[in-house]
Parts: sequence; structure tokens; C-alpha cells
Amino acid sequence: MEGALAVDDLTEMLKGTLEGCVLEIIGGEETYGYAITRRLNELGFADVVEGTVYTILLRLERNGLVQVTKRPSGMGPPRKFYALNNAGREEVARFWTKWEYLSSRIDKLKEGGR
Amino acid sequence: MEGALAVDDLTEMLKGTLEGCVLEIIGGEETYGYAITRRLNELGFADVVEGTVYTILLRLERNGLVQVTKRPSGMGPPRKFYALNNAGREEVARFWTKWEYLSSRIDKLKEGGR
DNA sequence: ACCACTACACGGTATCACGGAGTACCGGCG
DNA sequence: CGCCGGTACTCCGTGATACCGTGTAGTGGT
Repeated sequence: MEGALAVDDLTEMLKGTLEGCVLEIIGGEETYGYAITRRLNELGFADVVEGTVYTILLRLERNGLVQVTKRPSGMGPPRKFYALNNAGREEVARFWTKWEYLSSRIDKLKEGGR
Repeated sequence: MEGALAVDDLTEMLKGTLEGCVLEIIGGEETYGYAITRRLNELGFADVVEGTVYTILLRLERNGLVQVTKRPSGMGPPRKFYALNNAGREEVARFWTKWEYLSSRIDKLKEGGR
């Protein structure tokens, strides 16, 4: 019954897009790593695991795209909440531009490719 | 005047998709590396260079997805023509399934992401 | 003879998603 | 009280991929 989905491994295809997805989620509301992972799983990115998301979050922080606030949880260890700053908002806009561009080219190739 | 396109660097986003694009092009007609590179450039993948395409072609050959035929050119050195075999046709179908899946998830995230 | 265009191959680099191990805080169970 | 499961974050190593420069080679034009 487990992941009997049509797709077995999106890993390589997610390169470059997963970071954008995380940015978009953070842009929607201030949130933290564990919740982002769950959110991604719900959205259909079923195989994305915590280690991957945390790597991305650390990278976002290192690149100065997010503002980080640590808050106690009551449900376990303290959480690190992430919110976009100006640079982050610009980056997420760039991401969507790139995605739009790429997906239009690919769809065109798929249609009139021959 | 230089590449004043809306997108500066698709490199990371192309990971996992470029190989599928090459497969699709080969599936359309038997062709060779140099021409595939030109075709990709025409299609909007402007920054894809020959070295990249050749590594993909070597990989496809190594993975037994293509049938290779060397033919003299008259326009330079001999060309290696690539055509899909059965495994290659299955692979390109899998690619489009994955692409469909991924792009639908991403578009959903973009719309109702919150 | 030189140069430009065509055409392919190779080696090294950077980036990214993944996976496992480790740490830590909390609540419920027997 | 001790153990386990769920929550939550960190670190490090691995594998896959696209990129880039360089080299090799064949053809034709001047």
C-alpha cells in the first residue's frame, strides 16, 4: 500500500526546484523545518525527508534570504521559525520566473517537439 | 546586448530534465550530438553547450537506452546518430510521467500554496 | 598553409538532494 | 521511575548531474 505512486524517484528533477518550493512555503507564512517537511509531504513531495529540508534552510540562512527566530515549542525542542526578508522575496520571484520559463520550454518541446 | 534574457542560470533546474529533453529529441528523429545541441539552443535552452550534451549521450549509451550508428558526414568528421530502442522509449515515457507529476505539484503550490 | 566550422571525447568542478547518525526536549505507558 | 515514540534540529558523507575548458579531428574556403 505504501508509495505505489506513478513516480518512483523525483530526486534529480527536484534539484533547483525544491529550494524554491521551500521559499514559497516560507513566504506564505512564518514556519519551521519540521512543519515544512510535513507540508511538502502533503503537497505530494512524498519522499522529501527532514535532512533535505534542513540542508536547504541552512543554505537559505547562510545566503541571507531569511530571518530566523527561535521560539520554545511546548511540543518538544525549540523551533527555528523562518520568514522571508527582502532578498528572499526577490529570490522567490526569480524562482517563479525561472520555473515559468523552463516549464514553458519543456511543454513546447513536448507538444511540437517533432 | 548579451544574454539579456529574463533568466540568468537554469543550470540547477535542468538537473534531471535535460536528459529527458535529449531523449525526447532523439525520439522525434534519429539525430546526433551537435545537432541536438543546436536544437536545444533553438528551443530556448540557450546556454546548453556541446560538452553537456555529449556527457548525456554517453550516459544514455552506457545505460542501453539508445542505438548508435556512426555515419560519415561530408560536412566534417563522422557523426554518431542516436535512436531510441525499446528501453529508451520506456524511459522517455517515464520521464514525461515524472515531469507531469512534478509540474502539477509545483503549479498547485504556486496557486493555493498557503 | 591557415582558419573557421563541424563533431566528438575527456577530466575536473560545483551544486544539489539524500540518508544515516547523533543530540535534545517532551509526554504517556507500564 | 525508566522506556519509548514523536517532535525538532544538526552534521557529515555519498551519488547524480550539468558545466566548462581543453584536446582531437575531419572538411572546405581563402
